Amino acid sequence: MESGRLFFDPTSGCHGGNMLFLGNGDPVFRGPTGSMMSMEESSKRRPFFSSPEDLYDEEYYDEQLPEKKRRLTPEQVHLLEKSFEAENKLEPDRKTQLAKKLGLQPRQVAVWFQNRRARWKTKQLERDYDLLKSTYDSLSANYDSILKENDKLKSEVASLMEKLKAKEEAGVVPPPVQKPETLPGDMNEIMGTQFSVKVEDRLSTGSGGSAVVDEEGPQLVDSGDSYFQSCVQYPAGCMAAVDGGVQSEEDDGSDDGRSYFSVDVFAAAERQQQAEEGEALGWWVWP
DNA sequence: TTGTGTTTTATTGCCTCC
DNA sequence: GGAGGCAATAAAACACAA
Repeated sequence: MESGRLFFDPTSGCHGGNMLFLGNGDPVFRGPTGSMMSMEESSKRRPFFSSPEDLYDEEYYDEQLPEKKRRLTPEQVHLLEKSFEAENKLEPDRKTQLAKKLGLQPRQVAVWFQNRRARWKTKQLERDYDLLKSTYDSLSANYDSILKENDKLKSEVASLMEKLKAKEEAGVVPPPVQKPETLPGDMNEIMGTQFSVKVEDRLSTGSGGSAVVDEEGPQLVDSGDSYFQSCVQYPAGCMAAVDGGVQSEEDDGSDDGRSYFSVDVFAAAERQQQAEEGEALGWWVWP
């Protein structure tokens, strides 16, 4: 097999590949990727810089160096980029016009747009990935802080329950559940300050879906009822309050920069946490 | 200079749409 | 069935460190 010269494909505007001759003398065309095609298949192909008559011109073979893949000039690229910015798809008319303007084959313009779209898509995927990752990181950090806060609250609750139990055993507090105003002074202090502070804290910190008590939910501060009691009596209400609190934040339409995903993520996590908590402490789990 | 990684240009094959 | 788009890929051109 003899090696030949490189060809230009007028149907594609591309060049590259070699004219080869088989042992029996049959000419074949080998594309840049090494794939073979018959002369019939490549009948539409012509040399890059020459007319079809030059195909078998020995002088041509000697004089012409193998055609190299050429990069577009910065001016050509600039114009193509501008055109791509305007519209990333190429209608036949625009392709022809651009090709004329740039001194390129229409097929080259089409290929450039094709590759440009592929590059854009890759970049877009990278951007999407970055966005998702930062959103995930933010959600993850929020979730961690909520867990910590939950642990802290659980230990506070446990501590208070122990105090309450001690008082009951000492006969200071008549069991079972009492209205806050009937509690002894220190219990009023504990319940009235710590819990109201807690509620305010949670409502003001803006810690995502961590607002345990909704404004419309049962609250010690406003109603005078124990939040514990309300939860014991109306556990579903407490849960609704939780959901309401989360929902209200979602509904207000405010974008605090971390609500790319539905806050249901938080709500679900919180419900899970509460279920576990309820089991652990033996209250507010509805039979 | 050379090896290596990245970018750009181009091809191939498959798919969809008209 | 032809045109055009896309994914996968090849290969030349380029960049850059050792």
